[in-house]
Amino acid sequence: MTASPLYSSIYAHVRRVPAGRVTTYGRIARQVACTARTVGFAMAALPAGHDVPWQRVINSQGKVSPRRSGDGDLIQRQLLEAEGVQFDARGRVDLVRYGWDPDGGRAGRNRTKERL
DNA sequence: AGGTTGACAAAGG
DNA sequence: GCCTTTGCCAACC
Repeated sequence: MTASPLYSSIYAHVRRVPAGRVTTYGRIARQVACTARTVGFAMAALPAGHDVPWQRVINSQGKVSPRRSGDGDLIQRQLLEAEGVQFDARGRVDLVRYGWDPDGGRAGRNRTKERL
């Protein structure tokens, strides 16, 4: 185990993201009191056998980041679509619609009707 | 011990 | 709306 508490916190927050919803690195970074880069790094450092939906984590632009190795970005899009997340013509996700707010849980006003 | 890279974000042009 | 620069923090060489 020996996993840094920081990483554990990041993973914990990502796990809190419900299916069909997406969040941004900056938002998680804000929750764990860290920078967005650290969050991205934590995702890249995901160990095998993790139950963390890293695919639900995208950048503030509402788009998946073109990572350097592998075609994970394509996988991410496929997984999100499988969860019910729709992408824009340019491959962009509507954060206002699918964006998961850590504080939005209390006031459902901003929470767009989950049903399309 | 120091420099570079990286699944980012915010601000400026 | 897109591209460039700066700041950030952690891992890798």
